[in-house]
Amino acid sequence: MPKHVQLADYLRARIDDGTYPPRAKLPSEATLVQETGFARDTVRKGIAVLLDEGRVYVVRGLGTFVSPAD
Amino acid sequence: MPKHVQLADYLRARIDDGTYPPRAKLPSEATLVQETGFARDTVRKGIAVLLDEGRVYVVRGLGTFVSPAD
DNA sequence: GGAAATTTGTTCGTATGTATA
DNA sequence: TTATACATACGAACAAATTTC
Repeated sequence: MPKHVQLADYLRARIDDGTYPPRAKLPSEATLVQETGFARDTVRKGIAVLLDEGRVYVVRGLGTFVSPAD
Repeated sequence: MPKHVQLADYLRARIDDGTYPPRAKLPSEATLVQETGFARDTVRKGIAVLLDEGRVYVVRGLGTFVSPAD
């Protein structure tokens, strides 16, 4: 399975299990790059999956957050 | 060779030749951006190289300085 | 006390090139 | 050809620390 899908699955699971509750800030791209060892490109693709699903929203200069409705 | 490595090499050479003696302040990121034409991102990566080498230290709000031991 | 300017720190947005499967 | 993945590079917004007026 592609790395970005793996990351998306992992983050989705963390949202579902409450590690990242609604409106919580996800780790930054830089942090995820460091923690996963993936390239930023790959990390962003993973986040993009959750973005497409409406599970998270992104604020430039601030970070990525779990959607409130969640 | 990557630009940030080029910049790191250049600054290291200026430290070594005494242009920037120990404890001297290096040009600010903004100045280096202007002088080199590189993006801030690239300038910061160049400085990060010297930081990793312990050749400089950075004080937020003040600037980047040549390490005293140098 | 406060406001502004300077400077570094952090974060996301975008684009290009390269390599591999 | 396409998808995946990484590295480099530039841009933009936001944040925090420091100094100066």
